[in-house]
Amino acid sequence: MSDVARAAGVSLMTVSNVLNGRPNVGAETRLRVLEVVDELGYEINLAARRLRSGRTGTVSLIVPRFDHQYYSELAARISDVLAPEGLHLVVEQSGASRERELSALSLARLQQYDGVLLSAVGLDFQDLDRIHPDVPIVLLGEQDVPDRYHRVKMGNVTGARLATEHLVECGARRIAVLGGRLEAPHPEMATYRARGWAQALEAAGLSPDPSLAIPLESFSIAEARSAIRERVQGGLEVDGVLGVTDEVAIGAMAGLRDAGLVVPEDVQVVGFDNLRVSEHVGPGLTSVDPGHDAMVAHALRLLRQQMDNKGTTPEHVVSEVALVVRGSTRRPVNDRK
Amino acid sequence: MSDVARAAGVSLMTVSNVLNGRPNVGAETRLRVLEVVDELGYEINLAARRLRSGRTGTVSLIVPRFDHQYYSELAARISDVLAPEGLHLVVEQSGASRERELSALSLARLQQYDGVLLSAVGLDFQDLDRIHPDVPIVLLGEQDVPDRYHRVKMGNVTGARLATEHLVECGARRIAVLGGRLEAPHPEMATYRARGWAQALEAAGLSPDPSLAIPLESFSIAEARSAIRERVQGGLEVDGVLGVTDEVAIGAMAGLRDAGLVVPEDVQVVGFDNLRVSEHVGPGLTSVDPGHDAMVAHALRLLRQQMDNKGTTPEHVVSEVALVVRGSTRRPVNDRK
DNA sequence: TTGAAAGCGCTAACAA
DNA sequence: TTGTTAGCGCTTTCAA
Repeated sequence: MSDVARAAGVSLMTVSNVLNGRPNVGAETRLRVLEVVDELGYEINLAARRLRSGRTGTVSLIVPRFDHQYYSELAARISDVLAPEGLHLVVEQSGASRERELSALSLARLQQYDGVLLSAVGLDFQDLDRIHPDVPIVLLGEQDVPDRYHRVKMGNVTGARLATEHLVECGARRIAVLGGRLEAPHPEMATYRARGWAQALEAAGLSPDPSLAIPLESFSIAEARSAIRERVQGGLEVDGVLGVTDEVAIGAMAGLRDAGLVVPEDVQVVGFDNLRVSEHVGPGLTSVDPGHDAMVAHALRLLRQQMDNKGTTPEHVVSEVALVVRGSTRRPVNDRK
Repeated sequence: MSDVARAAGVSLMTVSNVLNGRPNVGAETRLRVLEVVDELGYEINLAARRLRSGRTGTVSLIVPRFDHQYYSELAARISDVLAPEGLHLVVEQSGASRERELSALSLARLQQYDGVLLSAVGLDFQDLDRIHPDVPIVLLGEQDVPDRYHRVKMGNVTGARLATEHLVECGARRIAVLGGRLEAPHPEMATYRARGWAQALEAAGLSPDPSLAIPLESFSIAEARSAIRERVQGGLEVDGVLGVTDEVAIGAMAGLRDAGLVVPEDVQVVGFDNLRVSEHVGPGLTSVDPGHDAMVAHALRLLRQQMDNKGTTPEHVVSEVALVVRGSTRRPVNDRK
């Protein structure tokens, strides 16, 4: 920068003012500086700027895994919204293990950004309660969090209830919740969605059969596929499957096919997330749409509030869900006259 | 840091030495410092460290889109390899437009990292030739690049040839290349893969019909689906489809189904990338596996070479591809006696 | 509208 | 083994 200042015959401050688009620079001076910048191929040192000013122009999104589609679609959506505002998004992977998560979340890391969107499944209430980041932060996701955090979550119970009600209406009676978990030390996605499943069954007068709540470890397509195949081949009777995510539901469709069952004739399937691919697999996957765009808008509004003035009261926002009906479920029984 | 030093009764340097795990610190002193660090909740300022030392402990992967599955799987793979080495991966999206790409690639941005893996589709030879980053950088991808860059690419032509040969062996005669492009200003993924398609057809004595090379803009599932549906419904005769990516092939399978055709009985389909989902869609997608792990290993080796000693001669590595046969293609005709 | 001085928090180099 | 000094490249503050 001092090279530029010298070559342009101005002071460091003038160069800085030009590069930051500040108003108090003469038009002629500005041009001369820009010319020299170009000529010398000068690029600003962001580390120095950050050290001095604190600003970085960068927001971070921290997700458990890059290769879970829900997160990569989320990242793309957020990036597309931030880019026009001049903010840059970087995505980090926390690895879903508490250890890697805590390291990714060291305050040192977080402090590098103007704001952080944190979708951390491995951290529980106490972890989050212990840390006091002074970076604007919004939590995305389903775990229980201390009140002082801003947070956006899906309508998990409602969505799972909607999905299960739909299966019941379409004639399913033995409905499994693949990836669902009836009990867990901390409430999480898998328990909330299992709760919605149980609520819908009870409301329909069908008592939830615990053997139909099939827990998963990784929620991967492959795991879901073999899990449902093994249960069905082991004699489990099923005429409906609620996958706790769309990836799980896609695995379920494959596993049911493996077992010689046809979707939706023998077994109906519903997912949760409404991924972009879901429209295009098999007969089309009926899925709970979590209101992606609204969630992103909420999250960024909450983040911006904190970035602009530190004193906002924390909000907990729950997104509105909606069922998207496709070919993996049949028509409601009432419609079939 | 000076607070810590004062509270522990040592100098700044000793604190720095402890935090960096440098050897020249007495065991007792180290313990005392760590205690105070814990007590005060001190966290190092990475911006300052970066400014002073240049090191960041962070590698960046720049991809066109977060939500193209190939890239998210790539990111996860790279992150999983880097994490045990104590390096952190951040992923940035360049947006596939030249403008956003150039901004994501401003040297200022790149300089923030110890190394950069760049998968940039919008930049051409001349863009890359103009910039002279002094950060270690490895290019991933299919575009033509100046010799001075290290680069890892897929065996595009070979892979597409393998895939097309397989379709021919399995009895297909009217084979479309969906997303393929016979001519383009700069060679790119879509042209290389179309070239492999054409080579295989010619070798089999089938001359490539230009109307069977169906270009796409975004290579999205939805676009691929409607493109193939419209062609087929418009009278295009096809008994095999090579999707230039697995996402395109998944779209193709959906579009063929829309048009009333059955895979693989009426039309056989092959993809390229061997995504994790591809095993689980429809009858299972036959696909070209680009050797993901080997590519990652090559790329990180080349990056590390540059990070360790600046004077390595640039390498251009081409990964070995292999065909993974699944249900979307039939058995080779010769096997069917 | 422009410039000079100070310092952000850390680490390299050297000294004790 | 520990400490001192200087300065990374920028921006804030204040003065001209």
